Amino acid sequence: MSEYNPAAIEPKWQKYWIENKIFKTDDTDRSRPKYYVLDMFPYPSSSGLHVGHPEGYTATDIIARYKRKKGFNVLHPMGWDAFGLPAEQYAIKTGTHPKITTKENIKRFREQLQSLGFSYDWDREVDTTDPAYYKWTQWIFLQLYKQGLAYQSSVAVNWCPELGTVLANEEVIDGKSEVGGFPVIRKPMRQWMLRITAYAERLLDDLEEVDWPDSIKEMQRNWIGRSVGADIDFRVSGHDGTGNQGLARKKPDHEDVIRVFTTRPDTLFGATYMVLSPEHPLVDVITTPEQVDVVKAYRAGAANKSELDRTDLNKDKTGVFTGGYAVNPCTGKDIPVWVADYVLMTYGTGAIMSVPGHDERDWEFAVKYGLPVVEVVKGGDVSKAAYTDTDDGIVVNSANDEVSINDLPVAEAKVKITNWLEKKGLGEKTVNYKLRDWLFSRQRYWGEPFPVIFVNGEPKPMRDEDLPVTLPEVERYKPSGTGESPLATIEEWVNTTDPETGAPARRETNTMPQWAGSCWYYLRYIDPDYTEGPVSPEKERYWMPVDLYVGGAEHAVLHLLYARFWHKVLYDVGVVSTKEPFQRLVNQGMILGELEFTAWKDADGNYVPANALEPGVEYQPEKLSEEQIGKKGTDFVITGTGIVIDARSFKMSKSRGNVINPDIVVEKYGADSLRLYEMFMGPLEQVKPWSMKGVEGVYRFLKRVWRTFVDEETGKLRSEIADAEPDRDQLKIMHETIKKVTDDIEGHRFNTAISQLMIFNNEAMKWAVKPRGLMKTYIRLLDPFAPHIAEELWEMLGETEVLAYTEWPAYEEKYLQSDSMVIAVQVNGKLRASIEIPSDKVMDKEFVLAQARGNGQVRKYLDGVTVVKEIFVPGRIVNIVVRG
RNA sequence: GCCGACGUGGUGGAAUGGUAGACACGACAGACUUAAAAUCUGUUGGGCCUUAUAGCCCGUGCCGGUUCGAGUCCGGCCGUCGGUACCA
Repeated sequence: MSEYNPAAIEPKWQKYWIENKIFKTDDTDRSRPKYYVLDMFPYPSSSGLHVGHPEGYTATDIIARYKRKKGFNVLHPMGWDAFGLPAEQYAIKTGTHPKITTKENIKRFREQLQSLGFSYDWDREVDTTDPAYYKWTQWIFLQLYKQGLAYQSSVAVNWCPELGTVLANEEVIDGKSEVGGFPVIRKPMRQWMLRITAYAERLLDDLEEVDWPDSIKEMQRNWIGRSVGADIDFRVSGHDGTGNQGLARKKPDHEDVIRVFTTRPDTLFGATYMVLSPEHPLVDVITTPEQVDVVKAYRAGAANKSELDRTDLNKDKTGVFTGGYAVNPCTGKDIPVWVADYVLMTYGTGAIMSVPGHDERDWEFAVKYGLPVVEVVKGGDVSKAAYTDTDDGIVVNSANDEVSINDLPVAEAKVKITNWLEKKGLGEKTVNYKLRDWLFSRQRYWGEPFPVIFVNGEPKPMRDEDLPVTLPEVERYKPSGTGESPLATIEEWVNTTDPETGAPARRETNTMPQWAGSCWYYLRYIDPDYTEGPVSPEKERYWMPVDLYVGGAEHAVLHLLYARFWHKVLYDVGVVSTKEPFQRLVNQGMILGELEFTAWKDADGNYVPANALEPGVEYQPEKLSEEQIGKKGTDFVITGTGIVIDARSFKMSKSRGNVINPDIVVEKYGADSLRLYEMFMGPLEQVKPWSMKGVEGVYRFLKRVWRTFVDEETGKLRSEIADAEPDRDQLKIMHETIKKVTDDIEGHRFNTAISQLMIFNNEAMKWAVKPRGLMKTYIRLLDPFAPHIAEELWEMLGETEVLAYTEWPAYEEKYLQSDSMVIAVQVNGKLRASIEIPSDKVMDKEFVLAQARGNGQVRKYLDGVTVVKEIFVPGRIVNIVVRG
């Protein structure tokens, strides 16, 4: 071999690593520190790996290879999140069992990942669809059940007739299904729910303990949505209010009392009407006979609204008067009770007190329906808009015989009025969360069956020894049409007996959502063959928590919140020893398609500048090539015309045709080039556009590295590589490179680490004598990034031990020094000269300043002026401040 | 609307408050070649001036501030992207 030929060396080393189990984790060694570096495992889709996958996977692989060299016992596994809708939809279309499709897809994914040279311990592969795996998913569900955290509920869920299934909120986008874009309506069904709300406070508090990006923590906080306020009871007018004393506190749906939640108890005196959600049980009690028809019609309308309609109607609030009144506990006045669907039954108590003076929604509604607006916080003009400032506002018009909160700032007023309410038994301080319980069942075939049977219609959890409950073989995968899963149609599976008593029983036909398997897979990697539980306690204690978790930001909220929830439950039942599963989290940025240039044409075929497009008008896009465009100011234009065009990158998608297949890249440039390019593109966390030219750039770099070591004429190691003593300059750049690459890997700045590897090679290419020791050090630095070429060159250097476990080089400070340093000289902050100072003098302020003043360029600026001040930054810069 | 991230050459991007543009792509010029590819060498933010590869001015979305010194810190705008949305 003479030229750099990745197609030859990459398969060779991949085979070697796998056959010799080079990256198998030693699970008997407890003497070394551990490092658990985890990727978000992929859903093995039929379309194969996407260039987005290897981005995070390369980053973690670099870390894993680096940590091994640093002496850590590294756990770096991979597996498959293989339940999911696409396999089931394919089965419906073709009749192919999802198991078969899944198996094929996994095989393809595994081959693709192995062709990229990732250093996974393949003996720890997990597959969420494997009964040996989902046995423990079911077991964990039973723990939740036993903790009272799983319950059934009939809830109005997102029913999608086209998909024949119920969707979670997160699968509905703008009132349409995320998959396929079909309409979604609301339909009540029996569902399993998980009481994640019981863990809301801990999920919020423990974010303090993890090393995650602030933005992700903030997103989780917003999702949990903690708000502090008060529950307040309003007596229904015309009722005697017996329920208003003490008893009502425990019975919020007492028929005499409307309980509301508010974050603004300070505005209670300004509550001029109330609103119940259409689903609120008290609507029937309160509605007067005259209003029954109109209320009934309104509720029916609200119930039939799809999510899309609800979104559309956001701008225009609607509601009807019930005819009933309630009593404002502060003013003692009767206020009307309305029904409106801008109040949600699923948040707070499903009822609100309306303070139109100080809440925008209430203001809008009050103006529309002619309800009174009262000012109780001074600072705005409530006849024009609601005044919602809580920092500067001062409470007014808020006193009765017993209490006054007038003249207090909002925060103090809240405390005082809440205390008064508590004393009177009319209300209390409360905390509410936006977070809802987790809808945990799907009407699908391809998911984990619930380990639950129904005996005489009552749910009964199965015993541990009866797990797993496996999926039956079926003939057809079509939804039953009733909304139940296809499992409901398989009589011989559904009808069973209670293994404990032999009594006839029916199986649960719902299956678990895809999130289930991914909630705990990181534990199974630790001990994939353990049969006594999800993971053995000893190994769990050694390996947990995950030290570094890398994946896409699209999982910032849901997957990470669900997994944290399960982990805390497992912590409570003693299965795991850490409160949080993922100590450090990094989100890789999305990789976009190549930059595209688009010009726009109107109906007549004339170009319209991109900055003059009018909304609502249809334009024809025209894709332009790079030769057709120029730059004018900050805009891109069609060459010679001044017509502004759009220049941007788009998310890769099949429909746009800008998807890059990693196989093609590997075939043409090799896995090392793909890995290197994905890291060289820019910071890991950032969104970045793909560029094939960029791939060629790193490919050329690897070719140059090859030629630094290999004589292409002979195919042998270059004769310049010799057992010679390195000179001072060589040592300097070597140690600079060690320092930079080490620091940058630790800081996940892979792009600048690679840039330093390039700088070293550019230098080393010029050396007439290349000291063998330095060249070997360089290979060890290159190895985490481009392991195949590194391994090959390592072998050519005569080494027999595999590179993976060689020691990471250390730099020495003394080699970083040079004889002299260049110091910048500024006058009044402007650079005027650069002077060279011997290294042993750079700390000598007087010497350096004297040199600076004496410099010919500098002197010009010192003539005839007064030196006011001299700034001296050792080794960096001097700044002479002058006046005159 | 709210929350978050980000605005630096033709492009991707570098830059502990201390010489803006490292490294790479592209482009241009040259070498090698019958030619092309590959490879190598040089130039490459804009402008002024010059024999000069000496020097000068401008320049990190816009406006202002702090500082001897700001891409970096602070305040206010504008724009792009992501998340979220009647959450009381």
